Amino acid sequence: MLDATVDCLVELGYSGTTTAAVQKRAGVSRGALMHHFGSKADLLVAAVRHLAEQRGANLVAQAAAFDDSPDRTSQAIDLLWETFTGPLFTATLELWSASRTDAELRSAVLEFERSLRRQLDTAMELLFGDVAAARPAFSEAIELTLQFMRGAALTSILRTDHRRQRTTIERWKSVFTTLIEEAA
Amino acid sequence: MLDATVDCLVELGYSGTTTAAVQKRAGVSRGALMHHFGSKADLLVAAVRHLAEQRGANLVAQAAAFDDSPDRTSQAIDLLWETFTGPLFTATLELWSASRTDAELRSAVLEFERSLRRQLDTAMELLFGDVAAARPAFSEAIELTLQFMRGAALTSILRTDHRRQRTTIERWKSVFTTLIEEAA
DNA sequence: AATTACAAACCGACCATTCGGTTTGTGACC
DNA sequence: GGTCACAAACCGAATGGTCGGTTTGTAATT
Repeated sequence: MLDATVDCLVELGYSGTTTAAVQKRAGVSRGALMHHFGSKADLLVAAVRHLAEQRGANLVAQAAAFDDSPDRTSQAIDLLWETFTGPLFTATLELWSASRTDAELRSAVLEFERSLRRQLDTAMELLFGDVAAARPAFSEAIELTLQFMRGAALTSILRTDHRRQRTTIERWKSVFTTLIEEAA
Repeated sequence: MLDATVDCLVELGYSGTTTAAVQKRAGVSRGALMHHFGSKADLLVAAVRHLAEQRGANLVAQAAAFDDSPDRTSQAIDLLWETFTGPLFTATLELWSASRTDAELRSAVLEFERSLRRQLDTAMELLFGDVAAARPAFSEAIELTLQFMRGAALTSILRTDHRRQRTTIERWKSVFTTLIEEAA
């Protein structure tokens, strides 16, 4: 059912994600849905958590693919960008936007985003080492990168030119390098 | 009525922006609203255009405040950031998000965004001169900046720490300087 | 092994409300 | 008197949520 909810968010958007739509997609009766999730709000909050787990899993899967190549920057940016790509992020974006005017959803999204950030930091430490990753300039660079990527992801929901987006990310790698080297 | 629509988008979000809500806020009867805008879709498209005009007006107002101080970068970034702040952008964000799953809205938003971009380019030429602004590295820097600011704006709908956001923007100024200087 | 007792999972009809949109009416202004 | 700008009653469809009832699983009792 949670997968169906995420599917609906991706294909129909937040306002199109009705309980009926989720039922149909999950092949479940109204009673079943309402039995497991007392209200629509419950369903959405559960969906947020579900998304958090899936995106977290993606993250560690990517982290496991780290190699010893000297180009750690490239790996780091690719890892981060992975977090902002695909239907999983699209669904997150819908919830993010909707949570602006929904207090209950907002706190769920905030909690989820914090947990994701923690996993991300762990991955960065794995890539760059504890000492380097703990430097203020480094975490500042990560912060800028996250903001940049949110924007890039937001942009790509209207612009569908994936190749151009890829170029932009590659461009960011050099910016990121500058950021962490100038304070080294 | 268009102002009321924008207000609804800001306070109630896209899914909360119903025709009834707009009526109530505008102090207008159902008949009046439907008379001027044949359907809800028409209303939203008109609201997009309305927003475009308002944000465009903001842009030229800011551009008019240009002075001859040497710190053009700071002015440029502030001008850009102005475009991503306040209720006007909040409403735009709602429409942007909704337009992902609504073809009619999408084309309206795309057109609007193009016109805004054109005005922005004009302002940049005014600040940096035609020759400098025409350099590929320059427009690339602007492109990166826009993506970054979209992300920063998206971030600030969940995080309400404006001071921290301001710091991030200030930090970007130095990044931007590096970007346009390294290819000069 | 069979019976009982109970709980959780599940179903789908039903409800009030709200949605976007239509139709009909009405007064003002050219 | 005809058109325009608005008003209000009204419509069917869809919304989220409730409710009584059925099935299924499970553990204790005999």
